[in-house]
This record gives sequence, C-alpha cells and structure tokens, in this order.
Amino acid sequence: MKLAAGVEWAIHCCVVLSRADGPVPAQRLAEFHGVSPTYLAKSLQALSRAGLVAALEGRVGGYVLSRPAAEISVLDVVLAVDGPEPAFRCTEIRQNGPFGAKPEECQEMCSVARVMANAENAWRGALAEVSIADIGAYVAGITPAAQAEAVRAWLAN
Amino acid sequence: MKLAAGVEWAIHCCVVLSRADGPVPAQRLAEFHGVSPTYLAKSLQALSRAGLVAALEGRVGGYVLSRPAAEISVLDVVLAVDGPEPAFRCTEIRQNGPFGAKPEECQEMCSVARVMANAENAWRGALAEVSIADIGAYVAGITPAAQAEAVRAWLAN
DNA sequence: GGATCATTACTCGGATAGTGAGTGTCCGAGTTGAAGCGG
DNA sequence: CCGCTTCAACTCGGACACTCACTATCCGAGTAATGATCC
Repeated sequence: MKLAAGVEWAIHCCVVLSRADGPVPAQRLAEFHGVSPTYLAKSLQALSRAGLVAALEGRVGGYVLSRPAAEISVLDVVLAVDGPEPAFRCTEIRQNGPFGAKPEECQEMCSVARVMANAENAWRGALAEVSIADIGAYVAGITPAAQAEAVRAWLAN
Repeated sequence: MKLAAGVEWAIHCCVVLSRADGPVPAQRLAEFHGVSPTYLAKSLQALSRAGLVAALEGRVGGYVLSRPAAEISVLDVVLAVDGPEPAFRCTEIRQNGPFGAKPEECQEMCSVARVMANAENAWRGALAEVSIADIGAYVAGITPAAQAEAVRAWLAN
C-alpha cells in the first residue's frame, strides 16, 4: 500500500492557504514548498474539482479555501486527491474455483472484506476528526500564531 | 491508495490453511480460489519469509500455519505481503523552499505526519484485533463449522 | 521377508518479462488589472 | 480630470510522455515417498 505523494503536498498547501489572506497562485505554493510546480497544480486541480478550494483566474488570481479551515477535514483532502474508492476492493474470489459460492449466496459482504472495511473506516474516522485548522506549527518551539504570521509575511514578500 | 490484490488472496489462503488438516500445496490453493497459481506462490513466499506459514518441501509438501490461527492477526498477513512500511511517508517538505525549517528544528515529527501516523495506527489496530480464527464463513446462511468441514472434504478430494 | 538404494515425481524459491497507476511536464483558453487614449 | 478601449500579463485547466511498483510467468534446487533390487 502506498499513498500518493501529492496528498502530502495538498495538505500542506491547505494549511498555508488557511493562513494566507488573499488568493495564492499554484506557482507560489510550489515555490514555498520547494516542489514541482506543474505536478502540484495537478493536485490543486483535484482539490478544486472536489470543491474544497476555489480557483480565481486572472492576473491576481490563485487558490482560496472555499470553506473555513475548521470545516475542512484532513479526510476531505485525502479523498479529493487520492480518490474516494477504498484501498481494499473485494474481488469476490469466494465465487471462484470449483468450490466457489453461488452469487445468490453472496448478498452479505465477504467476511474478509468486512474486516478490511472496518479497518478502513477507523482510518477515515481518525482523519475526519482532524481539521486543517487543527494542524498547528510544522516545527516545535514556535507557536502556531507566530508561524502563521511568518507565513503571511513571506507570502506578501 | 491501493492495496495489493495479493493481500486478499493471502488472507483467504490463511483461512483455508486454518481449516486444513495437512499441508496444502500452492497449486491446490490457487485451484481452490481460481487465481493465478504462479503469482499466488509469490504471496505465499512472503508469508513464509515472515514466518507465518511453514513450507514443507517434498512430494506431500505444502504450506502449514506455523502458529494457531487464533494467534495470527490479519495485520500480520497484511504486513507480511504488503510490506511493513507505512502508507504515508513524510518527505519533510517543511525543510524545502526558501521558507524551509532548519534540520535542528525538526526533531519533532511534522504535524501532518503525526496526524497521518495516528490514522494509520487506528487502521492497524483494527486489523490487529481480528485473527484468522475470527473470520467465519465466507457466505451467509452457513455455520463456520459446516463450511470448515466442507473445505476439508474438498481438499481431501 | 526385510532392508537398502536409485528413481521419480512433486514441492518451494528466486530470477525474469508485461502492464497500469502515479509522476512529471507542457501548452492553450480564459480572465482580470492596468496602461494608454480620447473627450 | 474622467471614462472607455485596448492591451498584455497572469492565472487555471486539460492533454501529453516517463517511471516504478504490482501483476503474471518461467525454470532450477531440494526433498520425501515409491518401487525395484539384493541379502
């Protein structure tokens, strides 16, 4: 199992956007994080499609959070970038082979699939409980408010 | 995020092995589940490397659970086949870019990484609580004991 | 008849190709702000 | 001085190559049962 790298970038971008005043272009977000500008744009497009951020075109355009940071959970960002389908997809191999079960016997979910689904719900629940606003400073020894101010200052350049 | 298909096969194989009496060859497990024999062998090798199953060579060889099914968690199987590294790997992008933090400021884990790690721990915890023995019948309307007997009968052929 | 030994068939194990999603990149469509011009 | 027009620069969005892990496969090394052979 491997989570796409774009997910990490998207979460960090949402945190930065929550601390910015106006719209921030993708180019600038990429410069801030030192990552590929073009590929980061792809992740931001996913956030835009999901309605988490609003894309403002034009000369002073950029991305803005479409909701307060406290109302955007980390799960929202992960699902938007990585896709909503669960990691485990039951292929119904219980219906395969000479000992396979008949389709009419498979109304209920497979036991294995149920276990995996429960685990995935636990994972999603943990991510749903944390909002972008809950993510404090990136580094220890500095208050979130102070770092937020520093980020704003850097964005203003 | 996508979980390897071999994980599903491995879990089902462990359940079948827990109900078998003697060793079961990979060829037979593949026939039972109607999947590619050669690729299933690869997943079983992973289980063998992890010490979850014992491989008996020779004419009447095959795979046997090396521990009671109640002492093998689903998490053990998933980690053996899919690898122990977590799905989310922090790339420390907080150290990148002109605003990057210095390495000496990054002794503590990144806030984002911490959130993701907590979620992953919840996921693993849910899988660790379920053992192979806890997985009942694959289909509804049949008791686990009855299906276990049927599986044994099919394996005896 | 019993023990020994070569045979043989069967098993696992790692090394070898094919494929799809993720990764990285590019250029075009659209919009906004500002500058220039005329009244 | 004010309003309009034109322009230009900047933004996002989707379409196009590249890479690596997962999928699928093959053949060789090793082992235990089996059958024949000899005492």
